[in-house]
Amino acid sequence: MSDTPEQSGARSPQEPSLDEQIAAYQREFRDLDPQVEKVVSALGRLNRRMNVAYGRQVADLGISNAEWEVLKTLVLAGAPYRLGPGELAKRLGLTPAAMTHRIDRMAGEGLVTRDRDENNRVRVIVELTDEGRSKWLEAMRMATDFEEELLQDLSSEERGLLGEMLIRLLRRVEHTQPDAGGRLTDLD
Amino acid sequence: MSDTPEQSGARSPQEPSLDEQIAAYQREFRDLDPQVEKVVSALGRLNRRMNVAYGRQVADLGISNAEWEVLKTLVLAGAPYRLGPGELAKRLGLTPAAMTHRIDRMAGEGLVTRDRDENNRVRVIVELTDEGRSKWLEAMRMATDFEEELLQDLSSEERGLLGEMLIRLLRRVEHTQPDAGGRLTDLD
DNA sequence: GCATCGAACTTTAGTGTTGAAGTCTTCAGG
DNA sequence: CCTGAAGACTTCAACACTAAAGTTCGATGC
Repeated sequence: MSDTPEQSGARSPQEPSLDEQIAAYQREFRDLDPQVEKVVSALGRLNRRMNVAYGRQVADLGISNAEWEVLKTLVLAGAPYRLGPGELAKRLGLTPAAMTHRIDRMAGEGLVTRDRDENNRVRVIVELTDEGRSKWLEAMRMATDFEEELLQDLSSEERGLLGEMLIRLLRRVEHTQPDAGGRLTDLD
Repeated sequence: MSDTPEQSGARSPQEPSLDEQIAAYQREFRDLDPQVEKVVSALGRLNRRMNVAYGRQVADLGISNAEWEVLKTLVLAGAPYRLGPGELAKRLGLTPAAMTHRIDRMAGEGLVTRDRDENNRVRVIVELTDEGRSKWLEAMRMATDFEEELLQDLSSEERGLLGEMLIRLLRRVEHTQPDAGGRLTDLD
């Protein structure tokens, strides 16, 4: 159980280890299934660390995590990499208002263009620029390298099994939490 | 491959399914390992959905997800459930400035108290109130119910295996991304 | 004991987000 | 045509967070 932060001498009491945290929860909350809690806590922590890692990597390209999400969404839409602000907002889990501002910024930085649809003047078309696409490509290369490194300790069988189990959980959460158009936080 | 969102008729083009998304990435980015991408994307999506679910549940108690994080951190510290703003900020991955404001709010709502340390007037002590503790307990009950439901499709062996694999990933990410006191986003 | 340094917290300015109200375009009737 | 309604985006006000500057108390050196 290594050392408890509070008693481990001079250095600042960091975030407790997973095992410490689960032990603490069990002290405070009797009917806790440690196995369940281990999975859930590890999931949460892993995700946070990964997001921090992604953020650092794309920062080296001069873009924010938020901007990278927009680039990803446009690329996923397929050539010619166009979507309206409303559709982008829906997929990113933002309000249209926030989307307007993000597009402002990104258009200013030359990552996307924003134009009115000639056939329907009320619509706006956001399109990826070549620079935006190449930023996406660089970010994608860094992300996949990182992901490969992250999974290096797992065999191919384990990776398959892990993916399959996660998808089962995903189906379950989508089943019990129908989403209702709720704001989602980030993107994959 | 079912339908591409843009052509799927009247209903709004929702977030693509995991398989659609991975197929789209493969079209745009040749050297992508679908197995790795499946794990990573499922992780990200699962986490988002779970955070939305947690947020909805604690909202029913009249507290925000952010406030729940503070309650959890104080309880984890153990009786008498006291921490300074700086320590709280560190554990929550916030700046001290943000912590000041959160404590303002939560003290106003009666979830915590804020007092100066009598022995060291420059320090502040944030302490959980009885109301704060009972809110935490209710939230904890809802959260563990939800987590149990989430994992219901997995056998005990599978849960153990999943937890073990996630912890291996966590170790790897902590090893390659030493954190450097960086801001982490949420809490488990 | 007085001055200085450092630690712990708060305040300020700037950015990004939400929710609600507002604007502009299109479409359907009358 | 002209009006009304609906849709798509933008603007506005309020809020939460970050980074940096400011404040206050305690400790250290002389």
